[in-house]
Amino acid sequence: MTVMVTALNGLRQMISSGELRPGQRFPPEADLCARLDVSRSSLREAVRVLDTLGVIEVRHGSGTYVSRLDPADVIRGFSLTVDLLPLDGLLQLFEIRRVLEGNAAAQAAARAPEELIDRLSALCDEMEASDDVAAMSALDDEFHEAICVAAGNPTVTSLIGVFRSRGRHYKIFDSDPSAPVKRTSDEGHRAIVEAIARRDPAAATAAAASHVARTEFWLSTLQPAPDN
Amino acid sequence: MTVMVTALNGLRQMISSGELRPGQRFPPEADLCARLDVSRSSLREAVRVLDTLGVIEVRHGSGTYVSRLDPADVIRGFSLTVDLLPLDGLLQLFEIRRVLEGNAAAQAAARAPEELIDRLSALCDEMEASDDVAAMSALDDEFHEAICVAAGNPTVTSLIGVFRSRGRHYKIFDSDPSAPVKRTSDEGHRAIVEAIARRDPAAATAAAASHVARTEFWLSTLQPAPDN
DNA sequence: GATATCGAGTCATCAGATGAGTTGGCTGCG
DNA sequence: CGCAGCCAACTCATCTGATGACTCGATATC
Repeated sequence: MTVMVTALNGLRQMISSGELRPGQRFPPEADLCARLDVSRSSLREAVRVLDTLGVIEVRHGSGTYVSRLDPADVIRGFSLTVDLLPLDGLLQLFEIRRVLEGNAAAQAAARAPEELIDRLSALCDEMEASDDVAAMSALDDEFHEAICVAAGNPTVTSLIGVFRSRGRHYKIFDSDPSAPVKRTSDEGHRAIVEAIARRDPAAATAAAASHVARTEFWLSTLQPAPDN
Repeated sequence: MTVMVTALNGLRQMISSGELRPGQRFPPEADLCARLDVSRSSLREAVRVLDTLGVIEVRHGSGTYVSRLDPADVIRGFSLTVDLLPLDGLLQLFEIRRVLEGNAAAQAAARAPEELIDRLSALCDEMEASDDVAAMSALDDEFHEAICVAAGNPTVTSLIGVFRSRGRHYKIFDSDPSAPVKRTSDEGHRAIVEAIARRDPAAATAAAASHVARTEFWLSTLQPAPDN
């Protein structure tokens, strides 16, 4: 086991053991080095890992703190790696999205306030009227995000967000806005809204899952590499 | 933006841009430092982050390589942070488990070979006969893992595994093996197996989701801190 | 009492040195 | 020629020391 892993586990245990609660400050680097018996370089590497992942928070000039450990925040850190998955691996994530977004749509159907339904409907109008790829993509995000938020579990919203964001790097809408892809996508969104408006969770689940499945299919027909 | 983040993004872009494909080797540290215009310390911090997360692989004496970028592997890295979530945050993850394990059970009901059903049934027998907490926990893991594997999506299996592992640190079975918790758990497992054996996906989903929900409830009544 | 300044404490970053593992080629023997 | 063993170059691992930058509370000043 490398020295850095020793340091990493040491830091993690200080949190998991309850020695340091969310928001509390770690001892200074020098003290930690002595305690864990590692050099500053190794300690800092471990600290960076946990900092990058959102588990701890390093404040320059002030100290190192345990983060709030909010699940939604921690999960957001996953995108650091998920964003690097190649297309073929990405497709395996779609089963998760299908199930999770289906569930979120059902919750939204049960809980969404009337204002949200109006908002979703308005977003559909905008998407249908739009022919700018970037704008449509942004609206699409907002649409799905709103449904997740209405579902009421920020952690689930965060996880779906991570998986959705990876897909954004691929452009499934080609330049022709009249393409069947866009039309089908618009219809999918409309079906989800209608199910939610009818307060029909089962229908909302089916509509959302089906929508994700179609996206999955389009992506699977796309072999060109991503851009960034 | 810190220098380390510069390095991190530089490395990530080398992968996401397709410059380096899975399995390929990065230039030596010195070259990377020059290219990204960062010091060796900062570069190494960035490398460690990606290495710890399973995106790249550092082989002492040989070089640094892009990993296979298998989604299941990458997702396994999530446990590094998920294992640190406090109990209250952990409960938010149960909605995900409920939905995902319900789906996996449905898939298993549709696809599981006869041998697996026998195996699940045997595991139930063992669990019911066992009164050792540690052994029961291991059997429980094996039971749920087997269902996920049968469902056929390693990525989903990996994700469920990450979320399940976090729960393992809490002991919901108290020392009394005749406690209602154990009996209810045993019945839950049996119900899942029976639904899978009947090739009834909907029933399997309900049984699995209900089983997870019960675990969630038990955990929610448990406020004492974890041990490790 | 409000504000400006200062200094101790802390992290950020770099450079250099030494140690350790891997790999491929070279050598010499059979 | 084939192979085993050795060796040197290359690469990462880790530590140390130095300097810079930021934060924040204490102190001095008005």
